[in-house]
Amino acid sequence: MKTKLNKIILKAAGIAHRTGRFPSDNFPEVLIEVPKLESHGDYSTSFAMMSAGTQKMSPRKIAEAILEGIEDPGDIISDIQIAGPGFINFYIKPSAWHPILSRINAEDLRYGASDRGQRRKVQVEFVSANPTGPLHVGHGRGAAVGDSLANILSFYGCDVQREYYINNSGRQIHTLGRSVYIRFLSLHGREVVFPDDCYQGDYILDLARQINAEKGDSLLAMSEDKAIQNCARFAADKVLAGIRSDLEHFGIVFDRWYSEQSLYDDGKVDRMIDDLLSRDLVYRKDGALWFRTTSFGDEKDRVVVRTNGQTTYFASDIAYHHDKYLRGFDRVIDIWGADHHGYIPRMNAAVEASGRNRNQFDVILVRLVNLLRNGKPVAMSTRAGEFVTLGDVIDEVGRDAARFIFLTRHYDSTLDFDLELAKRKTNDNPVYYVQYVHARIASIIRKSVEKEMGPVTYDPAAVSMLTVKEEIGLIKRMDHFPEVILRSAEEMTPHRIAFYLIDLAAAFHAYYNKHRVLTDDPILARGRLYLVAAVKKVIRNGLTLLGVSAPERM
RNA sequence: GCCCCCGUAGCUCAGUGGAUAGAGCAUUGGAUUCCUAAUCCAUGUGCGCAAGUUCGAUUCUUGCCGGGGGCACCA
Repeated sequence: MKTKLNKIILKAAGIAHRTGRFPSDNFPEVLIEVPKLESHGDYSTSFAMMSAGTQKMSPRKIAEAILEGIEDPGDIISDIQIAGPGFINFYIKPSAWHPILSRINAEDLRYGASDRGQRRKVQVEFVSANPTGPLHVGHGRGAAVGDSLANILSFYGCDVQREYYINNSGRQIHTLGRSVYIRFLSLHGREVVFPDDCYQGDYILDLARQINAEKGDSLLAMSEDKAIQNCARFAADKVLAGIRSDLEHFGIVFDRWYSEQSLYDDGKVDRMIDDLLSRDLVYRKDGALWFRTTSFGDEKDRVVVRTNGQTTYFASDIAYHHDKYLRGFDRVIDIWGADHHGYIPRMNAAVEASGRNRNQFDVILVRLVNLLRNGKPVAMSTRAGEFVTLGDVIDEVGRDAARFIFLTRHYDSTLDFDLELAKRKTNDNPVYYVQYVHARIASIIRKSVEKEMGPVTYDPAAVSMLTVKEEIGLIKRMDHFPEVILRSAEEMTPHRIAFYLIDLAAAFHAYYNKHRVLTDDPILARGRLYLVAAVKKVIRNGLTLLGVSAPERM
């Protein structure tokens, strides 16, 4: 609808210019919005006010000139008014809304999709938690955001890949091995003081028991170094398997699990360092090798190879991101916890150094999650090994509720996740509110089948009977859906969809309570059935993008 | 000290360079002989503070105040 108005306005402005009413043909972008007040029409534009500068005319005069040039071949406009400082308000005829319904019902699963992404290859990398312990709620938020964003971009027309980067090299993994090994030793009666810098959680003890059961004796016979190495590999594999299963539980499947270690094994890190050396992007100082990140805007240079000869995490990360582009992605999106924000400048530097453009790399920083129960913080300390895992949360509140809660907030603000609130099946928990729309309509459709009212198909006579304001309101909202998707994809804001769905759900529930769909008038009933069938599809499409199910019954 | 984010209703959060800033919860009172009451209808106080840019600022800029996070040859 907006597109149609857009054309009409531009054409009118063109006419005004040709007939000499406008001195300039330099027109601003036509911004059309839905006014907050119904009395301001269905759509409104500030075009006249924005043109005031270039036309050197008063906004109202401009608006009048536009009005004279308005042509409405589709016969969609019932009234146009100039209001306030120069707003042009459009009132749309009810009949103009009706074709949208057949479009929604026809496009069905694809309604809202577009080809704006131009099949661009985009990679979304998310979660990527170190395999040193189970996932917690914070990872869950990143998982929900990343997965949903991937869905949205794909719907937008991008060619999207989901990837999990496994930090399976380096000190933390060694610490994991050491932690398990020490617990293992204590199983064999060797009293060892458990160091503070080791992982304290109960799962470490479980891992020790498992490795003991599988290869206890051989492990005892090994040198400490070798044993720790064995423990590390064993534990990391197990922990990763757990992570994978938690994520699958959450409905998330990665296209690829990329191993950090493989970067070393394949020589990609070494090659990258050689390359940087040859381009004089790294230099030696104090026995270490430094990357000139300051040349790309970072506040200080960063170490890639330490004095002891070991590479830093940053080194493999440069190689990793370089590799992403080599694999053909022309855009890379990383989703990180907000505590990594200081890392962005150096990663930007790395991306630029590998010859890529700034706009080919985005980092989404997902803020902290506070886990609460009845408004009180749930005590959590990774150190002490006391924490509620993502798996626990999903088991307790359910996958749909958990996902929806993560996505009804902008990722840029901290999130209070209350376990008790999340379990409630009331309006405290909008996920059920939205899903209920889907179930209710499914039920209506079942009923219509029982009553043998015939299939839900397009019937111009029936659809033309949809004239009450709640019906037009629903269509109007659904007409808006594709635009919500565009914005959500372009701004990388999944939460827009969640809020859109809540709004559409509210409009539906209100309609449902006020008007009966399956009325005694068979024609009207058919029209309303066609309307709610469209609502059902839009709700489903939206929920699917969020990774939330759309149930037929509740 | 420096950097990033946040500050909107009693609470949890949306939103916007424009015409009277929204939703849920909480409060109070209502709605079902009929399509699922996990529903609906009614009920009011608010953009942290101060300057600047603008025809117009809650939105953009700067400063201040308050909250969170970050400033490793850790990952």
